[in-house]
Amino acid sequence: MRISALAADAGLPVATVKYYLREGLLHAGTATSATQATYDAGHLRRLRLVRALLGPVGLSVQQARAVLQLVDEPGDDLYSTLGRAVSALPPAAAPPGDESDPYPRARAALTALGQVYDPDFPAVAQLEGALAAAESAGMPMSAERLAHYGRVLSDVAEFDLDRMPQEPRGAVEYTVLGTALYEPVLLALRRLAHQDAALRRLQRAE
Amino acid sequence: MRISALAADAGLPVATVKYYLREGLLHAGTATSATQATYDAGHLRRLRLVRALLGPVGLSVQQARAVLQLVDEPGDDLYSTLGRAVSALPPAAAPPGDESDPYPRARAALTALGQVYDPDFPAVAQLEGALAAAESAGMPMSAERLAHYGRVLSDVAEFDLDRMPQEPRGAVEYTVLGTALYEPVLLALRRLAHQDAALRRLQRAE
DNA sequence: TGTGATTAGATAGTGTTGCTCTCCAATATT
DNA sequence: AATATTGGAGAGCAACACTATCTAATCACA
Repeated sequence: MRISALAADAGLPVATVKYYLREGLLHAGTATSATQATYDAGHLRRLRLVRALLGPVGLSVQQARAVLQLVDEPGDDLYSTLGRAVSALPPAAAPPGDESDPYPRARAALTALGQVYDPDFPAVAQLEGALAAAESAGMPMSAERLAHYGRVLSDVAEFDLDRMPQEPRGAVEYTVLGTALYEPVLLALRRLAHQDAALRRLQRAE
Repeated sequence: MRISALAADAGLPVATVKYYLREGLLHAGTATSATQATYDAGHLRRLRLVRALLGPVGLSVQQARAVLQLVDEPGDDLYSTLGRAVSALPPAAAPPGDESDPYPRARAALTALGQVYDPDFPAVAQLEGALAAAESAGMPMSAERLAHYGRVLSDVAEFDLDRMPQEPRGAVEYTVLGTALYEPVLLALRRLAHQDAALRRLQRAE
């Protein structure tokens, strides 16, 4: 399969596929000569993944590259690999600032939830940023709401972990891609659940 | 309060505040002469909201303008106002395509969840896009996972609706800003819940 | 064996976005 | 009177995700 066929199968211009090659989102084909290379089904699959990450998931090329690199070569430490992958996903977190307590809102929230608080984990910074944004916009998260959300999402996490593959490689792919790909689903479902619940209440009131 | 004081309080360059004025994200101050206007605490609050939407929430200027306009002047129909607000929030949904069944994955999912399926509601298109992306990336959502997520998010929706203000204006603001501001929190909590659950399992195994 | 199409690889160009800078005359402030 | 600030408008800028162009090598077919 040559590059034009690959591009056609993926529904992309050849120039774009070349761009992804240059940017390291797609591994090179096997060269058959100085000006020819062939691509296989793996390249097509990867291309679809790249499009999903750049499109619906909303990653930038940089972020997508970071995520894909981790999936391709997870480190020895599964735990920190997952951490690094999460930090590559938006929303970008603000840098810590070197106070003694860089993430007070996140620390308070996690402590209240009875979860570990590890300031090195990137999602902590994301949580802090999100809580600070809500607060400065005049809609702070109440402790009650935080507790409820936390409980519900622990439930989701247990469900997901029950279905995580055993071998490290598969586990990384499952967690990283699952986070990237399923989060948009989660948000859409939240919005639809609101819509559905609102509709039900409206009908009940009639 | 003049523009330089406003900008200083918000921690922004004056040029940026002017830019937001031009873009319609911030309403003009009350003019006191041809070259002077004064701003009040409302402008500062709005500025903080704008920064939250453009930063952590990740909206573009266009999207933020759309959201803010709806909060400022909600239509008569609360229901459709909320719909329009949601469609202004990312992820952007693909246009329907004029087949008979434009959102097959979303329809199947919602039917299975026992929720209303209204193809005119923008979050349906978002759900379809997210499901299609997961599928084409090689990690389709199983019916089981969909059912579980759906159940959990209905729970969130009930919680949120129980706390929705009565009057229409407040309800719009609560729902629109709540969606924009709380979704990043939700995602961060999901990631942290995964981390926490993984850690617990690791410890249990030792 | 020629002849036109295709390719890898490199470089440059494009349109959009979110600011940022500069300039101006009019007004404030000191 | 001298200096600073403002509103308003326009241009400039860096980053981003492509997209287009070019070149020499190679291929595929007649």
